[in-house]
Amino acid sequence: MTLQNRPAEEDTAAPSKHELRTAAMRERICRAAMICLDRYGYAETTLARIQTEADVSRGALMHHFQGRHEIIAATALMLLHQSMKPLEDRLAETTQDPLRKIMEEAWTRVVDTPGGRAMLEILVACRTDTQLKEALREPLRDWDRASLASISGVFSSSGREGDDVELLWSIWRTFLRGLLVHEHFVVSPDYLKRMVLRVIDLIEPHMAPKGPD
Amino acid sequence: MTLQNRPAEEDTAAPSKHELRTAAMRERICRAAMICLDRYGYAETTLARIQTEADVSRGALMHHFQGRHEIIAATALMLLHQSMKPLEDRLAETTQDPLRKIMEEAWTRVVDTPGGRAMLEILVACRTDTQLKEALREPLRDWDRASLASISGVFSSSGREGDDVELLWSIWRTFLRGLLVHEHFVVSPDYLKRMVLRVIDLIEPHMAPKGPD
DNA sequence: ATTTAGAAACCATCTGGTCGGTATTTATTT
DNA sequence: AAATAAATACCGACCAGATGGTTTCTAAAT
Repeated sequence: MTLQNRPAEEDTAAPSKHELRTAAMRERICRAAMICLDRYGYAETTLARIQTEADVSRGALMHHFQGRHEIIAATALMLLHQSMKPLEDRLAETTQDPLRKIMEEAWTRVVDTPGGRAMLEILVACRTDTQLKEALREPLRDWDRASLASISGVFSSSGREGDDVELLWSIWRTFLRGLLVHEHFVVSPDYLKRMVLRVIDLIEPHMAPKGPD
Repeated sequence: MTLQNRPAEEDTAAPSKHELRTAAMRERICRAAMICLDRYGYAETTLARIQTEADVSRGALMHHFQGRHEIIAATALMLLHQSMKPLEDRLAETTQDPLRKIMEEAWTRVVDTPGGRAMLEILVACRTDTQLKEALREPLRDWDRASLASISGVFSSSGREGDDVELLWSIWRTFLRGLLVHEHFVVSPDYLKRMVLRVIDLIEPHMAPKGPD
């Protein structure tokens, strides 16, 4: 199910050549799928295209995955996994970045990227594909929790009670996802930038950096 | 091109039986396409399904449209046209609704509807389908203008200069579109409602109802 | 020696789209 | 007004190509 290990084994066991090849191939295929999703959209992301993009045979594709939907699901998991890094890196830095910068980078480094756009395609597909939706429900929930935990570990609500920071961050992410949809029809890149900055202006005052606990 | 009249004739000319039949059939097909887009998604909205949903023959489909992409484009135009009514109705009411209510209804009566969801599918498809994107660019720009004009006719910026009202309304729409994507993975309907209300809380204070000019 | 990885030919099904034909409405002629 | 001609609307069989998936076979790792 996961991207790496099929049988649950010890972590320390040196990975065999087979395991290394397998992991590399699976990632290669998923990366190709991501590129296709971004470039051609969900409907046109066919096995043939993934094959071409990854430069592998049909046999390799079907050997490592049971079918198209498994490739998509695995790609989603890979993207989810990858998208955690940038945020955590930012938050972990000793010289703490200001919230504005973190928010801007959520757009430029996570959402408005090939991976972010591929994820949009997958999320929209989930709307009408119960199988895919079911496969991603739990991973997405975990990802959501982890990401909100990261944020609320560093920022705290200023003014409102309880989980306002989480709420605001969910809102921010949701807005960015919508921006990805509207992006191409916004009158100009400049106006798009204004939208981003305006929302930051709306949200930022309600989140205060935590002192070192 | 438009949904109604092929040759530009006088409005008062009594529509012939042919014209009536055509208009009815085209709308029937587009409505079926909308339902399919909502229910099955863009990738699975095939001619066969549209055919079944509309309960018409393949011949009828191809007689009124040049192909699948024309049906999608026409459906988008229909949806765009329809989606203007609710907002204008709200704004035109003598007893002016409070902004909160107008905003909430933009979600419940426009975006989170079969038409709104179908529109999401189309907008996302536009991302990777240049033909479709080109066909919708201008109509969408007009729609955008009209919708922003409606809003700024009734509300004005409180505190900021210039077109802040338009900016905020664009942001609101963008957020709602993102909500449509995330909807299925938000932990609970209650939390979703909280997100909506929280954004309203963020935006509303910056828009003041205009007095009667 | 046995399992795993991968190549490539092959296939059933579905896809968008075409085509010839018929019924109905409109235009023209008588 | 009647007859006829010409469009228009619609039907459903048909098709070439693409799609997801299978199978058979070889190479490599264990």
